[in-house]
Amino acid sequence: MRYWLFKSEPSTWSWDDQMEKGDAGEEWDGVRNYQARNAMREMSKGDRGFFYHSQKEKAVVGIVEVIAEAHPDSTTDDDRWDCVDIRAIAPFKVPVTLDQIKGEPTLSDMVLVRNSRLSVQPVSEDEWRQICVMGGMPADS
DNA sequence: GCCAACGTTGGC
DNA sequence: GCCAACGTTGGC
Repeated sequence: MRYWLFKSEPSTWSWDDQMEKGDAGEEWDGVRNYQARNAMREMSKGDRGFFYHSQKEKAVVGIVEVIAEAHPDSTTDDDRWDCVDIRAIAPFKVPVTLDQIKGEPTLSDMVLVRNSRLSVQPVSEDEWRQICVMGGMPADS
């Protein structure tokens, strides 16, 4: 299993919106960036991801699961763009802020820190476990 | 609201 | 194929 991070502006698509979709989940559509798309093409069903709120909040707020592998993005006819489907698994007990992440030397190589503009990105297993714990969740969430 | 960083586009 | 111009993202 691999780990990922999905970034969204809460005003466009929030964790609450994602939770409302329940187990049926929702397409992670609208991505128009090759690096982010390539990350989604590498995902397997069952992979886990962090749900991150950008802009005002700047925090990891929950855990999602990939429930459908890359397929054409239904919001465009342009066949360059694919997306996966994800469902919410559990909210963090406490959100883990970007400031906290930047304050941890062991997390300084995270893509979130290194390339803040990339909206879909890989997370290493070590990073995953550490941030889960910081969010009040089991390390093997 | 500003601006740095970065990705994309299009002219040459 | 290079690179200048432009647009967008997201942290501050």
